[in-house]
Amino acid sequence: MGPTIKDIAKEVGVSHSTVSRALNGDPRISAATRQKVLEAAERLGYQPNLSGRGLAHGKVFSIGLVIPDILEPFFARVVNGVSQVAYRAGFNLILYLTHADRRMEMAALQQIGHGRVDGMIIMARKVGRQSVLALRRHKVPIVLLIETMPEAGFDGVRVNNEGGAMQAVNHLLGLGHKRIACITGPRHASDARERLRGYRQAIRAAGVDPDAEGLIFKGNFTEQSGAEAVDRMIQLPPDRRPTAIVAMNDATALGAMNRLARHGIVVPDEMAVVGFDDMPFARFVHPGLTTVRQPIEELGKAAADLLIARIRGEVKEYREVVLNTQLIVRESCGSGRARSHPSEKEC
Amino acid sequence: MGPTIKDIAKEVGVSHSTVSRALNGDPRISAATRQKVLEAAERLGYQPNLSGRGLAHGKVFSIGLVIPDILEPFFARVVNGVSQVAYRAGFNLILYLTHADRRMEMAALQQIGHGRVDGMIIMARKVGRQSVLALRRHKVPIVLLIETMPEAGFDGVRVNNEGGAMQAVNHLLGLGHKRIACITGPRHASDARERLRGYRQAIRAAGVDPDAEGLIFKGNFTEQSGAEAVDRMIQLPPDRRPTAIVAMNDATALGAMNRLARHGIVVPDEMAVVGFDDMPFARFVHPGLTTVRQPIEELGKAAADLLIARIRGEVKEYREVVLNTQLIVRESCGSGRARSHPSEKEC
DNA sequence: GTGAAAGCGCTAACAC
DNA sequence: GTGTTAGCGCTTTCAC
Repeated sequence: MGPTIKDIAKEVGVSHSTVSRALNGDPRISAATRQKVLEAAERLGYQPNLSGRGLAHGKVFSIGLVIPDILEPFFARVVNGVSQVAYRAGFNLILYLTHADRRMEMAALQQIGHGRVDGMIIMARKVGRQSVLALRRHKVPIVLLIETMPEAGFDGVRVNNEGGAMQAVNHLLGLGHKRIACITGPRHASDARERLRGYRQAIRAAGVDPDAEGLIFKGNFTEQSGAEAVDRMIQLPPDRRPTAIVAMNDATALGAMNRLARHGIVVPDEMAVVGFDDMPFARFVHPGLTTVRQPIEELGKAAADLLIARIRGEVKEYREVVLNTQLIVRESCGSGRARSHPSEKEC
Repeated sequence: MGPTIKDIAKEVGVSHSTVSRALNGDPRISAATRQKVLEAAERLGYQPNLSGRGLAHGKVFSIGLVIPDILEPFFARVVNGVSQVAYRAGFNLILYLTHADRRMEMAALQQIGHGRVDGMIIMARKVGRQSVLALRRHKVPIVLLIETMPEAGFDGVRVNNEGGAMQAVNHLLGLGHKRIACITGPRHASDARERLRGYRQAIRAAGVDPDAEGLIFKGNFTEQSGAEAVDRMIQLPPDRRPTAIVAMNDATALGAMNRLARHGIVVPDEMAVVGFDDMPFARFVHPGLTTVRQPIEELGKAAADLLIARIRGEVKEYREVVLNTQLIVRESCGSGRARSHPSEKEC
């Protein structure tokens, strides 16, 4: 182990508590003493031992982040966001990759009780209710990301999926579309449900009943399901056929676009398509996919900000942060206007 | 804070050191006492505090991992490998993302001195020699990944780049190619240099002097540089033109393939191409790119294994681990044989 | 303004 | 086999 405050104390000729105070900026310490202590610390290459500090005042200056899989770009970007905020605030980031394995998840959550982290950000597709609820007895702050549990009183950060879907629909309405179809996501996914709700709401606001008009097509977030939905659409008589599709994620949109191309239907001229997520490929497909972008890094940052505020006691009451999406307009839904810039613009 | 060994001691009616011993499996403790202690611990929901433990015996059961960027799939896969080994061995993983920023790098390395980690795996393109060397005064084990520093006596894990290039060349030789060109990587990258060395060696072993024959084309790991190299190749008189290309990474190979296509040169019939890295896109381009795969997750695992062995004192002397690559044969270099399976096979 | 002393949770050397 | 005690590095009362 490196030099300790006692070494500095010996060096300077004061007590170790004086050294501690000097290093922590206690105003009672004289400028002269502080100066000498800081110099000695520098000279000896002193670095505070965090186990000691942690033991003394119960903080370890680490936050934990639980995610299923780091290979998934979505999660990687969350990590990026969290880490930036954490470092800046002087916290270390401890990463727990669960691979969606329940046992790994449990083990990660256990770490809270070990005093290894001052707080935890949890992003798990379906975190076991029991296991999370059990965490509350430690008073360690917890922030749930994406899949929140407001009923249980956990702090949460999530995306305004409803609003995102409405952005997509409203954009299409603005382009003059009347029959706007939707390809849904799986019912068990809460974000898919929220997006569907937003879609319904925006369509109804335009005076159309999407269910009565048969505009809702089942999907499950896969390319395959997008393609199949298109197959069903084109069997409809022309006057009942939609002129635009809102897919609940980009994979579905991609599947739909490819299948449309195979049927010789030109996007966007004969059919507009909007996705959701703004996956990397959305920029590269042809035509570029208009889609609803989730502010992924910002989610991570917001979660870290909230968690650290809780740790510091700056936030006392329950809080939920909802971030808005952003519609990224590319070529896949056409436009009445001339296209000023080559590819994309934000709304 | 949760219950401590003192609470258990009170509950059971023994001293706290007896509790500690019982929990740690000290053989001197009677079965009856141990039983009672374990029960009480369970009942109270006891979890050892790691700051306390860390302070007492100098281990914190955490390892640090320094990487430039988590969004890069290469690094994400390393994280994945490291984390698996770490968790299994009971170590937490503390992640430091430097974004190739020297100050972040320094800050991360500082953590060693804070006693926050028992060891550190460092993967930085060009880690400042000074800063790393300064780390040696702490006796904390360090493993360098990819860019090793054997001269400085640091443990390291790296890839057999030389051997990988030889695999590529030998495969082409086996297919009957005589004039096998190479598109190099940037000179400052050690892996690029190693691959070039392997290429030269394998070609020479076949009785050809690649330099005299003008088979070496400058590149810099970018698509652009691959395309430009192809431009230079096709200006050569037919008898001096290569029949196969070994690109020092997949991006270069991709650039070369695209440019060949534009010139109407058919891969693999008129020109064979081999890449290096096995990036995700290598499977999806047409024709599928034969390439040299780096065992990325295994690199992470090997580094973690080595580090933990060091921490445990199981390894005393300097050690360097070199992992072999694997040639992934797809369609881009043709084959005399009929293709049995649709896409790929391993050598 | 500074020192002495206690204590955070745990391990381990030393008694008995 | 178990209790007592000291100590890991640090913060923080309480004295003066």
